[in-house]
Amino acid sequence: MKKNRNKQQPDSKDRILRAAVALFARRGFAETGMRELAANAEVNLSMVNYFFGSKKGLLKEILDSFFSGYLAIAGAELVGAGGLHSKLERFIVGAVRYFAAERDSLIIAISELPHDDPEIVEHKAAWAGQMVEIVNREICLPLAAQSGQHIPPTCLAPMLTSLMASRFLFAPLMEKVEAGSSEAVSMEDYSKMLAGIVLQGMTGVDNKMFNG
Amino acid sequence: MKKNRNKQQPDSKDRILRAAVALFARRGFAETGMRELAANAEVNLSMVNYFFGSKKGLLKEILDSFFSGYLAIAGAELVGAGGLHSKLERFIVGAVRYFAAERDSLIIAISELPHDDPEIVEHKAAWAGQMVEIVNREICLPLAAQSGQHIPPTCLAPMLTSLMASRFLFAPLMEKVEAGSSEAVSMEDYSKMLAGIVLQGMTGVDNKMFNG
DNA sequence: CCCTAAATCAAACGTTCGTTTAACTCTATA
DNA sequence: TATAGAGTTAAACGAACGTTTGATTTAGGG
Repeated sequence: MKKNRNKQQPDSKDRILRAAVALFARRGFAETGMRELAANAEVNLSMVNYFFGSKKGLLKEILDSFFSGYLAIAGAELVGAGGLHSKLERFIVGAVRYFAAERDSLIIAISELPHDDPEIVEHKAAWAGQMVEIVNREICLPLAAQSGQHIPPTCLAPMLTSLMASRFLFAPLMEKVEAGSSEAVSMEDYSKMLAGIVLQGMTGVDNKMFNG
Repeated sequence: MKKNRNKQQPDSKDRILRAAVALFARRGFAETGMRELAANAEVNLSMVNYFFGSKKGLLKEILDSFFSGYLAIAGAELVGAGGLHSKLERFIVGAVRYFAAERDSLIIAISELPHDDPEIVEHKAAWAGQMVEIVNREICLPLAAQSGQHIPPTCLAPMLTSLMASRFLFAPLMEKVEAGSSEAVSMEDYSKMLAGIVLQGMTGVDNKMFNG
């Protein structure tokens, strides 16, 4: 029946998925046509509907894969024992590494975030709800208990996500502004910079001279 | 000739612009059809091409208007005398207020940011280049001189923009997660919160207990 | 060796897309 | 009042869209 899948072609479904992620990120989901996608994936036009049911089904699979990976990192780095600072720093390092590896999927996810397609929005809301829950339990509540700072998780989760994503979202544009700028800072330094800002502010904790 | 424009209709061009901003933000640019737009604006289909030349011309006008407003705020609040802290705080307050007033345009701008449409990307790059220049001169260079922190402007400008935009980008989604959450924090408190994090970190400057 | 089912293919489906055309209405000026 | 031109309209253009169909190929299990 459907035992081993190592058929003749090195998996057309994977080639479609890979081409779709690249095209949706660079040209946009709606701007990308099925024929253009099939040509880039080097498969027949019908294969996309054959494997994914529809164009939106393909998008849903891409988004689900990305969100589940993001949520897994939040669960791994934020949940459990450890101080708030170290947990947050580990989460930022892990999430930035994940965003870098899946930067095209990240771009697709952020670009499609605000749109209210009823087929897609429920998938996104389900993942976002779980993320908000983790952020609330592991960051917001401890933060309020320790510092008296009350930041709603529906505010903090978007802030952290957007902050970490900014580099990858703006990279195509910043390359036009200054060629090579998107690789000017290593991913490690970028993570450290973000963690430093989130935890200690832009001027750093040991340099809080007030110039205002 | 073209002296006073108070013709019979209360400005079809404005109605198109308004409907386009709302539709592009909620359904996406490519997903929005000209007929759907014309119907929402209550104008004839041909009027869009009559006033804006093409669908992309309409998008360019929306983006240019938004970016020029954003740049004007950066110029007004960041350029000139004053300490780094107070300038940054004023910029955040002004930009957040602008984002709130033009949240639909903000969503359109961010959603279309990573896409590489050659007609659009040069407009975006021109505005982004000016913003990077201001951020470099007014934030990055003073910051390096005072704190020794070297953050490239091509990194910091996206970070600040994404951070301030996060609330509005995620608002449609967070409303599905928790109804009313997008208005849980007032715009003033949101600005203060952002300024506090950027300047002093999440736990606040007078509460830097280390829990890691 | 046949048979079943997954995979692939070319072709066409009906629809919707952005844009254009040409005629018409209205208003302000000369 | 005649006229020029901006505003508005209905209708149609060809192209591209996502999807479906039916035939054909391929490979493994009986």
